[in-house]
Formats: sequence, structure tokens, C-alpha cells
Amino acid sequence: MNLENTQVQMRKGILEFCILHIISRGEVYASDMLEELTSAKIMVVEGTIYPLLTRLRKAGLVEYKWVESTSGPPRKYFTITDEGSTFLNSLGMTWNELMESTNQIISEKQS
Amino acid sequence: MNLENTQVQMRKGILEFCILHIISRGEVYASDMLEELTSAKIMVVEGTIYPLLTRLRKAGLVEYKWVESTSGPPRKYFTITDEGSTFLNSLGMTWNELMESTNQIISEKQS
DNA sequence: AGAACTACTATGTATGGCCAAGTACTAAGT
DNA sequence: ACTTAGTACTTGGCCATACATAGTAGTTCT
Repeated sequence: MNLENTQVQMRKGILEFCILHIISRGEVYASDMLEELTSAKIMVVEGTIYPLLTRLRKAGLVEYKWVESTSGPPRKYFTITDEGSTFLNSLGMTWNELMESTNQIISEKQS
Repeated sequence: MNLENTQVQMRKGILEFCILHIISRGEVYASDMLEELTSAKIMVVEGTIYPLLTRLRKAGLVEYKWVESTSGPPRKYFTITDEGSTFLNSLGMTWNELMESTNQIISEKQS
């Protein structure tokens, strides 16, 4: 049990929420998402994001289309589905509740 | 990939943080913690909290002593260690950063 | 003594983040 | 033309956690 490991655990699920939200704002491909997550100081690596995108697609929450790039191999551009939007809304509520609950706990004073 | 499952994932790691914080505020045993977590709408069950407490103890973050109860079997009353306090502080910072980062992501408007 | 309750223990399953290695395509340098 | 570097995506395996479930042991009440 080390700090780094617990930090990883804290991110679980939240990453899915963030990525779904990024996709909901318009067409993006993996590197776009990595860039945005990194700039928000959420560290993510390829080995995390690609399997996650595959899961989201298999669950019908996102779709993608291949788009040729002028500077490298073709890219998968993702968009969110209706089902994905519904799911995202629910996650948003869950996130708010979780923040509220956690902050309630950690704001309690010594008894 | 269903909603419930993702909600569970979101809680991962945060639970450890909450429990460590509850213990830091004074001696408690498992049922006390369950009660407080439940009242904060963080659903937890026995099968989750006991193994977690064992992990925390093995990691040297908490200690416990047996205290006889007047209404049932003896209880393990937990207290936090110095190492646990340090760990808790780090987790607090991680939690704040995570909240900030996530809120930054989800507050972005459509591009 | 037996039933009900409380506190704790133990085992097995599923999931997700991550590492590491690998594939495939393009562009630039020689 | 061939090599090198860079980009984009894929895959297999590992580990840690939450949870369901079942079980043990002590106490109190009838």
C-alpha cells in the first residue's frame, strides 16, 4: 500500500467520466484527449486510454470513424451516442454526490 | 459496462481516504464507520470495510486495540498512526487536485 | 439450551488502470 | 530506394480493490 497506488485507485471511474465528457464536446481522437487530460494534470498513458475507448465503444456509448491524417497513420475520431449522453448525465450526478459526500466526511471536526 | 459498476469504480480509493479520515478524528470501530459513511450516502458493506481495515493496519497506517463490549463480542477500536497521518495529508492533496482537475474538464464548453 | 444479534474473518469473482511489447502507416534524411 | 523517426493504435498480462457470500465466535434474551 503506497501513495501512488492509492492515487491510481482514486482515478478509477473518474477517468471514464472525463473522457466521455471530452468526447461529448465534439469529435476528438486519442491524442487530443491525452493532451487535454494532461493539461488538467490527470496523468494518463496510452495503455489506459485505448482499452477504455474500446470498452466505451463496445458498450455503445461512443462511436468512431477513421479519418486520414496528413501527418501519419489514420485516426479514430470519436463521437458520443445518445446512450452515451444519458450515461454521461448519470455520471455527472454521481460525481456531484461523491464530491458532496466526501467533502462532508473530511470536513467533520474531531469528535 | 453499466452505471452501477462505474459508480463503484468512482468510489475506489476514495473510500480508503474517507475511512482514514474518520479514524483520524478519534477511536472508532467498524460499525461506527459504516454508520458515518452510510449517513454521508457512501454505500459500503462489511465485506468491503473489514479487508480495507486489515490492509491499513498491515501498512502501519492504523492500529487497533480490543475493547470489550457490553452488548456483544469485543470490538476492534482503531486509531491512526503518525505514518497514517502523513499518508492522510497526501491523500487530501490528491483528492483536492483530482476534484480540481475533473471540474476543469467537465466545465469546458463545447468547442 | 436455543435463537437472535453483533463483530469480525475468509474466499472467490469481476473490473479497471497500467506496463510493455508489438503492429502499421507516414514523412524526412541520406 | 532504403533507413530512421515519429505517430496512432493494439494486445496480453499483472496487480489492487470492491463486493458477494458464507462462516466463526462471543453476548444477551427467552
